[in-house]
Amino acid sequence: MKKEKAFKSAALLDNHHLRRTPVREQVLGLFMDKSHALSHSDIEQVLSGEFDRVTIYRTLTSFLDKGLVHKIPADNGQTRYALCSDGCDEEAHHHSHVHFSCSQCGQTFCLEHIHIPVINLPQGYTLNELNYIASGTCKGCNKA
Amino acid sequence: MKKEKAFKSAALLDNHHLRRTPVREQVLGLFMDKSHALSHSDIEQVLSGEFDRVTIYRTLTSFLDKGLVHKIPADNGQTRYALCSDGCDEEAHHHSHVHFSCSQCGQTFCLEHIHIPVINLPQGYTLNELNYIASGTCKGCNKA
DNA sequence: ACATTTTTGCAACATTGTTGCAAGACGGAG
DNA sequence: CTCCGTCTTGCAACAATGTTGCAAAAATGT
Repeated sequence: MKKEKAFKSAALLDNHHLRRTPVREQVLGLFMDKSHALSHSDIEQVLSGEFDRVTIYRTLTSFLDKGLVHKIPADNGQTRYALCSDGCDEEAHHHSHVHFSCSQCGQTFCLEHIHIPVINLPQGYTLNELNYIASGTCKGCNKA
Repeated sequence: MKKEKAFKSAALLDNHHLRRTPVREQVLGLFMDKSHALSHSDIEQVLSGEFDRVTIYRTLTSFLDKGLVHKIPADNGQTRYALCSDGCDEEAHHHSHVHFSCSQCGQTFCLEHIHIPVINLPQGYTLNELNYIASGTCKGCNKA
C-alpha cells in the first residue's frame, strides 16, 4: 500500500473512532482504489487469503455504524457499500446523492453531485431516509 | 377464495399470458389481499404446506417476466414484490411511483400516486429504470 | 388419443449473512 | 512494565435466500 493512502486510511479510522487494524486498513484501501461501490464478495475475492469472511462482514458493519461507508440497495439483492464523502459519523449518515447502477458492467456509482429530489409524502408518514437508484448504462460502457 | 377474487386473478393471468394454475391463483390472491409488498418468505409462510419453495420462486419470476408484479429493492437485501397497477406486460414495466418502507412494521408500500421526480444524469449515462425508496414510519405505525 | 410443451416437486447445491465461543491484540491504570 | 478489561479476529456452526437439473405430472393442440 502506498504511503499516502496508508496515511489517509489511518486518519479516517482515527476520525471515526475505530482502531487501526490490518483488515480495516486493507478494506479501506480497496474503497479508496476503486471508484465504484463494493460488495462483500468483491472484497472477499481480494482479501480472502488474508482475512476471514466473517471478519470482513464485521469490518463492513463497523464502518457502517461509524459513518465511514454507506449501504446501497440493489434490486438483485446484492448489497454494496461506498465511502461516505463527508460529515457522516456514529451519530448519523447525511447523504442524499443519487446512485447509478450499470446493467452492463454491473457496477454501482455514487453520483455525489446529484442530489435526490425531495417528494411530499402523504399525511401521516414520517421520513427518515431516501434512496434513489437510477439504472442503465454508464459512461464507460456507453463509450465502449 | 372468494368468487370475485378468483375471477379477477383468472383474468389477470389470462391477460398476461400465464396459464391458470393453483399456485399462481393462490399467490395472486395473497397479493390482492394485502396492501403491502410481499417477500418470498411472506408467501412461503402461508403456502409452504401447499406448494414447494422452488415453485414459489418460479411463480414470482414468471409474474415478474410477464409484468404482473414488480420488484422492490431494500437495503437489507429482502427483495419484495408488489402488483403492477397498470400497463405492464412481457414487453416492459412502466412504473415510476415511489416506494415507502416502514422501519417500524417492516412493511413496504407502493405510493402509486407519487411519481418519481426525474433527474438529469451526467453526460454519457443512459437511463433505463428508476427506483425511489423512502424510509421512515408509516401512517399506521404513527397513529399507534 | 397422442405427441409436445409447461409446470411442478424434489434433491442438491451455491451464495449470503449471522451467532457463539475462545484466543489474541490492544489500551489504560497502577 | 505488568495486569486487567475491552476490542478484535478466526473458526465452526448455523440460518436464510436463491439457483439448477431432472423426472413426473398436467395441460395444450392436433
